[in-house]
Amino acid sequence: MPVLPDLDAFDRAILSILQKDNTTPQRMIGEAVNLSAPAVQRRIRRMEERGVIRANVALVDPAKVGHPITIFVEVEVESERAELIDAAKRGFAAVPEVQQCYYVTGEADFILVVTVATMADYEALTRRLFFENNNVKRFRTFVAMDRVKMGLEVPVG
Amino acid sequence: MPVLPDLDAFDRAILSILQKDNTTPQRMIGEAVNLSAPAVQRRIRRMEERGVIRANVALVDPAKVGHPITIFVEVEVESERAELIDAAKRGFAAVPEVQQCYYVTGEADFILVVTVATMADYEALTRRLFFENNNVKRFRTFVAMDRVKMGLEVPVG
DNA sequence: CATCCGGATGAAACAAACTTGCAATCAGAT
DNA sequence: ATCTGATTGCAAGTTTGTTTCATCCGGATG
Repeated sequence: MPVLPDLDAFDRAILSILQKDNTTPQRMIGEAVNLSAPAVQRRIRRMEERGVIRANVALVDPAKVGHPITIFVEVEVESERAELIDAAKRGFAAVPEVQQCYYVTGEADFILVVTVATMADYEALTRRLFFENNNVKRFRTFVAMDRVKMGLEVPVG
Repeated sequence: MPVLPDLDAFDRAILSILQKDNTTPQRMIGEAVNLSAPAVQRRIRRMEERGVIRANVALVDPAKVGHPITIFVEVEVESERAELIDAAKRGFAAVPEVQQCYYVTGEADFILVVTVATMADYEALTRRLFFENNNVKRFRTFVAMDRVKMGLEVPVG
């Protein structure tokens, strides 16, 4: 099993750029970090292979595509038996409106981030996901009034 | 003021692809949606100009770059005076470790998503952001044990 | 101290993708 | 029937991404 060497300063500088704009030409990245374009390209490919870079995606404004409402949901379950938790994870993850799902410690068991077109849609979703699920004890809803900051950028400095 | 025409089925199909992988060649997108590459490219550019596409970014695995801990924080403020709320928004948004920040209704006022390297770092962050901020009444912490689903994809179907 | 070896690099050639110009098409309004 | 504006596809031109290859560097070995 090959030990995966840590990212060096070059890799981190490249990541920092790609997290903001992955359409930046390799030549320009190279100028910014003092490497040739091929060197940049090889480092990027390595980080993709290792899973440091999970994906390359376009970020879409939810409001502009008919999903103006973002909602946080704290979910508390009845039983924490492993198989029930796993089933819940799969169930939540499979729903397109659930864009994020975390299994957490604290006063809740899951936290979901949901995007919907209307509150009626959310109401229907709660019915499907929570009321019809025997293992959901209770849930609390937080409706976002302002998406102050919305990203998945990770500090790499 | 030009009314912005709705996205048609072509645009939505393109978005659906780009949200999963924005390195997909336009030629391949064209084949998938039955358009020529230039047509695809013009539609993409238009959606970028209109802000439908907010950004094109690489998604980085937090754990692989030394931020293995993701934390949700519910923040409750003392005063909801507009200027204080705005100040809080700017303050939270400016912190790199805060990757998401929403202003919400319900039993909390803000919900933050934070990524840190260690709990000690989180403790230091709470000191800076909450304890030293007079307008923060209380906050609750939820540490993520499993990042079940982590994305910003929006259903466009 | 010389040699070897693995890994990374840059220059150049090559391939692929993006971008633009242009003529043709279509739908709706006049 | 005609005009207008918007969109399309094709083809040419340009930029970007990718591969090849010789070189360089550092550490281990004899």
